[in-house]
Amino acid sequence: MSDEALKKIGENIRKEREKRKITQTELADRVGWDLPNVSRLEAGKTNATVKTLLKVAGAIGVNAGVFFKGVK
Amino acid sequence: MSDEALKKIGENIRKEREKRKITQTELADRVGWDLPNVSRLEAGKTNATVKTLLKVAGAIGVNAGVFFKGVK
DNA sequence: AACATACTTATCATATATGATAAGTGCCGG
DNA sequence: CCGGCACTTATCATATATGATAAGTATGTT
Repeated sequence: MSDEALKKIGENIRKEREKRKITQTELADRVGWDLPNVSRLEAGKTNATVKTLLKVAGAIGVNAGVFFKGVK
Repeated sequence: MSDEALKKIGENIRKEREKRKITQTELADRVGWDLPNVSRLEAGKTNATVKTLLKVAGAIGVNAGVFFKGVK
Protein backbone atom coordinates (compact mmCIF):
# COMPACT_ATOMS: atom_id res chain seq x y z
CA MET A 1 0.00 0.00 0.00
CA SER A 2 3.10 2.21 -0.20
CA ASP A 3 3.32 5.47 -2.04
CA GLU A 4 3.58 3.41 -5.18
CA ALA A 5 -0.16 2.99 -4.87
CA LEU A 6 -0.74 6.73 -4.71
CA LYS A 7 1.39 7.23 -7.81
CA LYS A 8 -0.51 4.54 -9.65
CA ILE A 9 -3.83 6.11 -8.71
CA GLY A 10 -2.58 9.49 -9.90
CA GLU A 11 -1.55 7.97 -13.19
CA ASN A 12 -4.93 6.34 -13.55
CA ILE A 13 -6.67 9.65 -12.96
CA ARG A 14 -4.45 11.32 -15.54
CA LYS A 15 -5.15 8.61 -18.08
CA GLU A 16 -8.89 8.89 -17.65
CA ARG A 17 -8.67 12.67 -17.96
CA GLU A 18 -6.50 12.56 -21.07
CA LYS A 19 -8.72 9.94 -22.66
CA ARG A 20 -11.44 12.57 -22.58
CA LYS A 21 -9.20 15.38 -23.86
CA ILE A 22 -9.66 17.43 -20.74
CA THR A 23 -6.85 19.70 -19.51
CA GLN A 24 -5.91 19.97 -15.86
CA THR A 25 -7.18 23.52 -16.00
CA GLU A 26 -10.56 22.38 -17.26
CA LEU A 27 -10.73 19.64 -14.63
CA ALA A 28 -9.78 22.10 -11.89
CA ASP A 29 -12.57 24.32 -13.14
CA ARG A 30 -15.11 21.55 -13.09
CA VAL A 31 -14.31 20.49 -9.55
CA GLY A 32 -13.89 24.04 -8.33
CA TRP A 33 -10.22 23.83 -7.34
CA ASP A 34 -7.14 25.73 -8.33
CA LEU A 35 -4.96 24.10 -10.90
CA PRO A 36 -2.00 23.06 -8.72
CA ASN A 37 -4.21 20.80 -6.69
CA VAL A 38 -5.03 18.72 -9.73
CA SER A 39 -1.36 18.47 -10.59
CA ARG A 40 -0.53 17.35 -7.06
CA LEU A 41 -3.24 14.70 -7.13
CA GLU A 42 -2.12 13.26 -10.46
CA ALA A 43 1.49 13.25 -9.27
CA GLY A 44 0.48 10.98 -6.39
CA LYS A 45 1.70 13.51 -3.86
CA THR A 46 -1.41 13.31 -1.78
CA ASN A 47 -3.30 10.57 0.00
CA ALA A 48 -6.67 11.69 -1.33
CA THR A 49 -9.95 11.17 0.46
CA VAL A 50 -13.04 9.45 -0.89
CA LYS A 51 -14.76 12.78 -1.48
CA THR A 52 -11.85 14.05 -3.51
CA LEU A 53 -11.86 10.96 -5.72
CA LEU A 54 -15.61 11.21 -6.17
CA LYS A 55 -15.43 14.85 -7.23
CA VAL A 56 -12.84 14.05 -9.86
CA ALA A 57 -14.67 10.94 -11.02
CA GLY A 58 -17.88 12.94 -11.38
CA ALA A 59 -16.11 15.69 -13.30
CA ILE A 60 -14.61 13.35 -15.86
CA GLY A 61 -17.54 10.95 -15.98
CA VAL A 62 -16.27 7.68 -14.56
CA ASN A 63 -16.91 5.58 -11.48
CA ALA A 64 -14.15 6.29 -8.96
CA GLY A 65 -13.46 2.57 -8.72
CA VAL A 66 -11.54 2.72 -11.99
CA PHE A 67 -8.83 4.78 -10.30
CA PHE A 68 -7.84 1.63 -8.39
CA LYS A 69 -7.19 -0.48 -11.48
CA GLY A 70 -3.93 -2.34 -11.05
CA VAL A 71 -3.40 -0.95 -7.55
CA LYS A 72 -2.26 -3.55 -5.07
CA MET B 1 -20.81 13.15 -3.64
CA SER B 2 -22.80 13.74 -0.45
CA ASP B 3 -22.52 11.70 2.68
CA GLU B 4 -24.78 9.20 0.98
CA ALA B 5 -21.68 8.12 -0.90
CA LEU B 6 -19.72 7.59 2.29
CA LYS B 7 -22.53 5.47 3.70
CA LYS B 8 -22.69 3.41 0.55
CA ILE B 9 -18.95 2.82 0.64
CA GLY B 10 -19.19 1.77 4.27
CA GLU B 11 -21.93 -0.68 3.40
CA ASN B 12 -19.86 -2.06 0.57
CA ILE B 13 -16.93 -2.61 2.89
CA ARG B 14 -19.16 -4.34 5.40
CA LYS B 15 -20.62 -6.60 2.71
CA GLU B 16 -17.20 -7.65 1.48
CA ARG B 17 -16.06 -8.33 5.03
CA GLU B 18 -19.16 -10.36 5.91
CA LYS B 19 -18.94 -12.31 2.68
CA ARG B 20 -15.65 -13.60 4.02
CA LYS B 21 -16.96 -14.30 7.53
CA ILE B 22 -14.55 -11.87 9.11
CA THR B 23 -15.56 -9.98 12.27
CA GLN B 24 -14.79 -6.31 12.77
CA THR B 25 -12.44 -7.36 15.51
CA GLU B 26 -10.56 -9.65 13.17
CA LEU B 27 -10.41 -6.94 10.52
CA ALA B 28 -9.18 -4.39 13.04
CA ASP B 29 -6.51 -6.87 14.01
CA ARG B 30 -5.41 -7.44 10.45
CA VAL B 31 -5.08 -3.75 9.67
CA GLY B 32 -3.60 -2.92 13.06
CA TRP B 33 -6.35 -0.61 14.29
CA ASP B 34 -8.58 -0.60 17.29
CA LEU B 35 -12.06 -1.92 16.75
CA PRO B 36 -14.06 1.32 16.91
CA ASN B 37 -12.27 2.66 13.89
CA VAL B 38 -13.57 -0.18 11.76
CA SER B 39 -17.09 0.45 13.03
CA ARG B 40 -16.79 4.12 12.20
CA LEU B 41 -15.57 3.39 8.70
CA GLU B 42 -18.36 0.94 7.94
CA ALA B 43 -20.91 3.38 9.32
CA GLY B 44 -19.79 5.94 6.73
CA LYS B 45 -18.84 8.39 9.44
CA THR B 46 -15.49 9.17 7.96
CA ASN B 47 -14.26 10.44 4.63
CA ALA B 48 -11.54 7.81 4.36
CA THR B 49 -8.28 8.27 2.52
CA VAL B 50 -6.89 6.09 -0.23
CA LYS B 51 -4.43 4.47 2.14
CA THR B 52 -7.20 3.55 4.54
CA LEU B 53 -9.23 1.93 1.78
CA LEU B 54 -6.17 0.06 0.54
CA LYS B 55 -5.37 -1.30 3.98
CA VAL B 56 -8.87 -2.66 4.36
CA ALA B 57 -8.97 -4.00 0.83
CA GLY B 58 -5.69 -5.80 1.42
CA ALA B 59 -6.88 -7.25 4.70
CA ILE B 60 -10.02 -8.74 3.22
CA GLY B 61 -8.52 -9.64 -0.12
CA VAL B 62 -10.27 -7.42 -2.67
CA ASN B 63 -9.32 -4.59 -4.96
CA ALA B 64 -10.33 -1.33 -3.30
CA GLY B 65 -12.23 -0.36 -6.44
CA VAL B 66 -15.09 -2.65 -5.44
CA PHE B 67 -15.89 -0.35 -2.53
CA PHE B 68 -17.15 2.18 -5.08
CA LYS B 69 -19.72 -0.13 -6.65
CA GLY B 70 -22.99 1.73 -7.05
CA VAL B 71 -21.52 4.97 -5.70
CA LYS B 72 -22.43 8.01 -7.73
C1' DA C 1 12.29 37.96 -28.03
C1' DA C 2 7.67 38.17 -26.17
C1' DC C 3 3.53 35.52 -25.32
C1' DA C 4 0.37 31.80 -24.46
C1' DT C 5 -0.77 27.22 -22.97
C1' DA C 6 -0.17 23.33 -19.98
C1' DC C 7 1.64 21.91 -16.20
C1' DT C 8 4.86 21.60 -11.74
C1' DT C 9 6.79 22.91 -7.28
C1' DA C 10 6.80 25.05 -2.84
C1' DT C 11 4.46 26.68 0.92
C1' DC C 12 0.80 28.22 3.93
C1' DA C 13 -3.66 28.09 7.17
C1' DT C 14 -7.57 25.53 8.28
C1' DA C 15 -10.32 21.61 8.47
C1' DT C 16 -10.51 16.86 9.34
C1' DA C 17 -8.90 11.74 9.15
C1' DT C 18 -6.49 8.74 11.91
C1' DG C 19 -5.55 6.07 15.84
C1' DA C 20 -6.49 5.70 20.66
C1' DT C 21 -9.40 5.19 24.94
C1' DA C 22 -13.51 4.70 27.65
C1' DA C 23 -18.11 3.54 27.99
C1' DG C 24 -22.21 2.02 25.94
C1' DT C 25 -25.92 -1.46 23.47
C1' DG C 26 -27.89 -5.95 22.21
C1' DC C 27 -27.65 -10.80 22.08
C1' DC C 28 -26.83 -15.42 23.40
C1' DG C 29 -25.31 -19.62 26.23
C1' DG C 30 -24.89 -21.42 30.73
C1' DC D 1 -28.81 -13.19 35.95
C1' DC D 2 -24.10 -13.13 34.41
C1' DG D 3 -20.21 -13.38 31.35
C1' DG D 4 -18.61 -12.98 26.84
C1' DC D 5 -18.96 -11.64 22.01
C1' DA D 6 -19.89 -8.32 18.27
C1' DC D 7 -20.47 -3.99 17.57
C1' DT D 8 -21.52 1.31 18.44
C1' DT D 9 -20.90 5.96 20.23
C1' DA D 10 -18.34 9.76 22.04
C1' DT D 11 -14.27 12.12 22.45
C1' DC D 12 -9.40 13.31 22.30
C1' DA D 13 -4.45 14.60 20.30
C1' DT D 14 -1.72 14.49 16.37
C1' DA D 15 -0.81 14.13 11.66
C1' DT D 16 -2.11 15.47 7.19
C1' DA D 17 -5.46 16.58 3.15
C1' DT D 18 -7.52 20.40 1.26
C1' DG D 19 -7.74 24.71 -0.94
C1' DA D 20 -5.18 28.81 -1.81
C1' DT D 21 -1.22 31.68 -3.63
C1' DA D 22 3.09 32.67 -5.82
C1' DA D 23 6.59 31.39 -8.73
C1' DG D 24 8.71 28.07 -11.64
C1' DT D 25 9.49 24.87 -16.18
C1' DA D 26 8.65 23.41 -20.96
C1' DT D 27 6.86 23.82 -25.47
C1' DG D 28 5.01 26.01 -29.20
C1' DT D 29 3.47 30.40 -31.81
C1' DT D 30 3.92 34.99 -33.72
